[in-house]
Amino acid sequence: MDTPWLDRRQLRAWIRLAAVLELLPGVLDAQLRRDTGLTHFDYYVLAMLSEAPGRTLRMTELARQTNATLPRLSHVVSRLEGRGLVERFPCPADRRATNARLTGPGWGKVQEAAPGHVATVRQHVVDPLTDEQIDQLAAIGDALLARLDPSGTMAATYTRYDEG
Amino acid sequence: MDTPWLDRRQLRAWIRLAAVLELLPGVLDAQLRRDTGLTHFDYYVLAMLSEAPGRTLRMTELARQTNATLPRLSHVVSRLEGRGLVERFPCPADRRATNARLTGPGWGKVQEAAPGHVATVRQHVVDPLTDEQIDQLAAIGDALLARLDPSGTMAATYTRYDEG
DNA sequence: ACAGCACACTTGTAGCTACAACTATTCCCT
DNA sequence: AGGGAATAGTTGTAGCTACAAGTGTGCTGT
Repeated sequence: MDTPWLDRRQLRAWIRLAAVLELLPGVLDAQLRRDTGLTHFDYYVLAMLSEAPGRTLRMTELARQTNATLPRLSHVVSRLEGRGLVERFPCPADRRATNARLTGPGWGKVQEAAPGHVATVRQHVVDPLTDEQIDQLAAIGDALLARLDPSGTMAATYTRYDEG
Repeated sequence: MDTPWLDRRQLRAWIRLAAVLELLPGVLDAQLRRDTGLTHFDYYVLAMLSEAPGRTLRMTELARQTNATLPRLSHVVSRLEGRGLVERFPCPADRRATNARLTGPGWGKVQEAAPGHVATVRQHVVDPLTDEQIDQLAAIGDALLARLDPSGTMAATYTRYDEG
């Protein structure tokens, strides 16, 4: 427990990252909630389902890809189910498991929400950075996730676009 | 509303950032809560006060520096006050305003919490990155905050360590 | 001087997340 | 086989945040 304090450069980087951590989620959430009535996390759940084969995933797998705990996902899916955007049914292969499937209206909702969300991401993340910085950010993210996600839980998601 | 989708490189960077956004706050929060009973945001509030002249700041200024809305800060300070870590008193200069001051026990709490928090930040952010990446991260953060925080609300905080 | 507006908070409430049980299957090992 | 552990998921509850009002104070203009 004998860790040295951060030096000036490290502190500079950390304080900025902390500020981004504090501000960016609110911006993303606010746009989606205002324009579509979805949370950023709701959107991610629907988006992951929309890209899955059969627009269906087991809860555990969905939790992995969205990096949620299972209880959190369960609550969120319950709400989405109540709104008719997702449906749950028992997995035939493993009777412990539950599958979540995107409904027609759910698919429509994703299509409807995507452009505005992408525009927000562009505006606040992509556009302010140079091409070089985009690549630097990807590399930095990689390095951080190696610590944050050592078991590679989200790896299936964030390595999908490696080396085109 | 006619925004193009993200290309592969942009998507790569964004997905990683989104994952960091999802995972890092939880890690920081968990360590502080477990070891000190403070939220990451609680800690930031106390830390900002501890660095202020007289360990005192007006609520509005404190909200600025921690990037919180005033209602959020008000609730948090109420709880911290209930735990004896902070005290509130009316600002003599402007009777609309309220000052928040770090108490003795509050100061002790920050001192106690800081090493573990710094160790966590080191472990999950600073150590995984090269010196070069630290500087890149600072620059990227700068660029993003220009959009996220155009009024420079947090600027007082995150530019404090510019050009040593 | 005083009406109207802006500012600095506080309070109330709804909604989301984390944590801790709890149930129901499946796997493993002897 | 059959008992114990691990896995998959749900539910309940406490705590934090956002949003919307509501209160009191200062400022501005005529």
